[in-house]
Amino acid sequence: MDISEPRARIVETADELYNAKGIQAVGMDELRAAAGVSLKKLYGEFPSKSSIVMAVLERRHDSWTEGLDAAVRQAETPRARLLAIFDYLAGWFCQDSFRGCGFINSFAELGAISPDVADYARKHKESFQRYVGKLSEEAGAPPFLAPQLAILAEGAQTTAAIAGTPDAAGQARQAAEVLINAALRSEA
Amino acid sequence: MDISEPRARIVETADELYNAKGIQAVGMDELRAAAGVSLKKLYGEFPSKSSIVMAVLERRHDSWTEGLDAAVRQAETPRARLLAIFDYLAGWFCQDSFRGCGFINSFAELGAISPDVADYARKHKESFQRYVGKLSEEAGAPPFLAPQLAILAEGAQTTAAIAGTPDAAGQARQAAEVLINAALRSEA
DNA sequence: CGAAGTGGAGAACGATCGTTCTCTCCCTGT
DNA sequence: ACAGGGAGAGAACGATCGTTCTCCACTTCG
Repeated sequence: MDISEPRARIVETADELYNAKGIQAVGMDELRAAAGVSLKKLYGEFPSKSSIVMAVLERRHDSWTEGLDAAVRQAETPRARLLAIFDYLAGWFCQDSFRGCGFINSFAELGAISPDVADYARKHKESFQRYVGKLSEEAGAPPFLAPQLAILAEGAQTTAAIAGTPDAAGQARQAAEVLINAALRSEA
Repeated sequence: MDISEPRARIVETADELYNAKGIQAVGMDELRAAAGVSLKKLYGEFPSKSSIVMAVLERRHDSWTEGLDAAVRQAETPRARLLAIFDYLAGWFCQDSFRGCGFINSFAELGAISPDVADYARKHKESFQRYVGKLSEEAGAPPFLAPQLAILAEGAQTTAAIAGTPDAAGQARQAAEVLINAALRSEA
């Protein structure tokens, strides 16, 4: 992703603006000015605003997936890898730009009127659940653990966003430890 | 709340429309038509759209709080009262009109550009956390349990909304049982 | 019966949105 | 040096938004 390329710069700028102010609150002209391109170039790269929204969602999915996987890979045991999910959340919540999960937000804003956005949000969350499922399986946990941890992660995101504090990450992590211990014990 | 009163009918209609399509996607004229009222009466009852939004948030808070408390009161033991939260969620998720927590949605849509909406969403979530805290205390659980259960409830709401299935309620309930058991054991 | 006022229907207004068009400037090739 | 074309700036367009205004029908009271 070369930021000097107009297309990538547009998507990155749109991602930041949409995250900071909401998708519907950012007009094409504001995006044009922030990305430093002409309207003609904007509409040369993307046929419509909704196509930019979809490109932003793809970028968010890739960036989230890569960031999470990088954090998880640093942990050495299967159990630590499950908990690393919540350490990743903690780091994310502490960023000034954190304003909640972009997929939850875009689903809330556009899911009811844009099937594309709703589908992509659903796919993203399913992908996360599969990822947790894989980690959970590698830890030898029964299949009910993964949805529980995924729900914890979702709840931590919305709680941290609305409360404006990163506390929920640590609380979710502690809950995850309890759930993991119980699941592994039930398996043994 | 007398539905024959125009003011109450406006707020109820706005609640339904905003829930179904998002706040920004519903114009004043659509609301006027759905509520069966004239534009003059609409602006006689409310000075602006944002005041209607705040009235809808208050209505949602009251209705959520009352519904939850009614479900909780039916349970007889402190432990069952904590779990009743998730039974209430299950019933909610199964409604056709369920499209996620209205406060999470309105925060995602308007929180960044409307401090009033953001504040109200925060207050609502704080109120829920205090409520869980009170139930948790009555069950004799240590103070760390309440935030964990609140996070589970939040995560169940967003998961059920995006996935479009009510499964998350049962999964969160099972997780809650584990967390409650562990918390009560640690207290003993 | 007539005048005054209330309320509904919907036109109108200004702002803003997404999108397209126009105009101009500058770079390039010969 | 000059013709041609691509790109940038931003005006323009149609739609829609929140909000206000106009007009008319109907009621009500002297």
